[in-house]
Amino acid sequence: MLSIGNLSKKTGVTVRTLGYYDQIGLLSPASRTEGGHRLYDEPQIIRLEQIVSLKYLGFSLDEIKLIIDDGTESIYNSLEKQLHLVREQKAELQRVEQALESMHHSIRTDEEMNWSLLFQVMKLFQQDQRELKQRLDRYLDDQQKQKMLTANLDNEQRTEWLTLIADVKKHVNEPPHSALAQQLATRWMEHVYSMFGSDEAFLENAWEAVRLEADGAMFYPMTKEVVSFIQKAITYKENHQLL
Amino acid sequence: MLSIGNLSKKTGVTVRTLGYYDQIGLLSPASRTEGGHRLYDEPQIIRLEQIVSLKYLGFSLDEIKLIIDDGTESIYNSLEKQLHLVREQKAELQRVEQALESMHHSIRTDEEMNWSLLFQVMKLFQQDQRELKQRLDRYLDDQQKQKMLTANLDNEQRTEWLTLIADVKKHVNEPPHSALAQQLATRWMEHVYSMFGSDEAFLENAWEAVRLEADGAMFYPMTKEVVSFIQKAITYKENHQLL
DNA sequence: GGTACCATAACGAGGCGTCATAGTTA
DNA sequence: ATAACTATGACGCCTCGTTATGGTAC
Repeated sequence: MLSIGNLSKKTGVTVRTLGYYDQIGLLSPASRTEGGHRLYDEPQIIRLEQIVSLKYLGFSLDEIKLIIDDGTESIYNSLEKQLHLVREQKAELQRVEQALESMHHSIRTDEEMNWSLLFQVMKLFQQDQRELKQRLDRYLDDQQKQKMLTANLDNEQRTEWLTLIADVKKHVNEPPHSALAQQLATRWMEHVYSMFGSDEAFLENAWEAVRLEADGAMFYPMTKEVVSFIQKAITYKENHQLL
Repeated sequence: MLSIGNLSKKTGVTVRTLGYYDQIGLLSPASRTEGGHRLYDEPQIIRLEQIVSLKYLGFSLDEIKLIIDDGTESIYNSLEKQLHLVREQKAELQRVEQALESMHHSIRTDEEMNWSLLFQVMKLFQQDQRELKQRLDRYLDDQQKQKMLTANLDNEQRTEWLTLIADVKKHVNEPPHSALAQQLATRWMEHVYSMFGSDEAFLENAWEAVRLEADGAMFYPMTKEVVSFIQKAITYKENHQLL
């Protein structure tokens, strides 16, 4: 029989929290002393461990109450739902991270911050996840979408990529055949290969998506100027090489 | 000059929220009508876009107030801090996802749920991030830690890995030289190579860490029984092959 | 003068932290 | 009886959603 303070020490859960759990009927003591002090026993310890574990997995206290009292089936379904949720959160965080990196980078390279564009990006991302995926559906199959969304760059690579985009932005008015434009196109293609390999079908579809959606804000910080510049430069390069 | 309702439509920010922002002094209207209705103008729109963008990046309204009114330097530092934070959150979510998968998996394969162990895992993870990293520091250098923490498996691979661990658990009492134990050891090594490649130095250090820390809960769902079993089986396999 | 807008105020939610006051335990 | 613990209660946090009431714009 543990007092509330001892249970707290044993588990790391604060006394206040234990009191709260009793209050909302999530974890009641096994009994009370004459004076009204709470007393906990082994079964309560186990239940508390379950509670804290499920909380760590992201469930709310209400959900936890239902899950624990409903038994195994309920847990199974809940875990699946929660897994989906967590994966979405991860994807969201991934986008946030990229946005942060873009901002960070554009400040460092002395560009003006394009708040308005960033604003559109997050509106697009936040408002309807399904709409976004549907749009990508027009261009890519499931596997390709996965590949595109999980492009896993390390910091250095990502920085280089952002630098490249920034560099392109500075020179969008160069003619496509200029040496500078051709250099940028080369760097671009190298990066794309190093990010996605040489899966031609994928690259074609992905570029199609980028070309047609870049005027929105889906592929921030690529703007349509950037895309169109690269498109022209690469086209020129290919024709040139063929001769 | 936009009324609050029109600003709301234009930006997607609710009227209630705009009212709240005015109330806390984050975004005040340019002026008011005689009747007291709020009127917004271009500068307010820009500021609103900044606010919403920064909110998307994870800043609190208080922080946003400071950041916007403080200018570029402040933004730069804040972005860096926020980036660190987001990365930690990502790592945390990664662990949560793995824990969820383990639970999900162990229910499906009819194991009993080891709540107590999961409980220890999350206590370890939650209470002090630095302590965890410090512990890993004993075994791995920075690059190796990174590699270990970001082991990027797809779903299928991860499921197989969990299945393997579950299988090992079922047979921890087999003698290391048995055919079954040897099979498991082979599967184990194959998985390890497919996860981390054949960087011998890394593998050695990582295995050292796993061996010495598995009795804690750091590498859940690997338990010390699992690790010790695999250790013996692999040792036997290697000696055997040398003959 | 009707109808869509708007202002202001108040409650609520989640999961406790943080006092404050008074009673209990060893 | 003293020190350490405990019970209960209430406010606060953060960012709004959600009524409710009554005044404004066109």
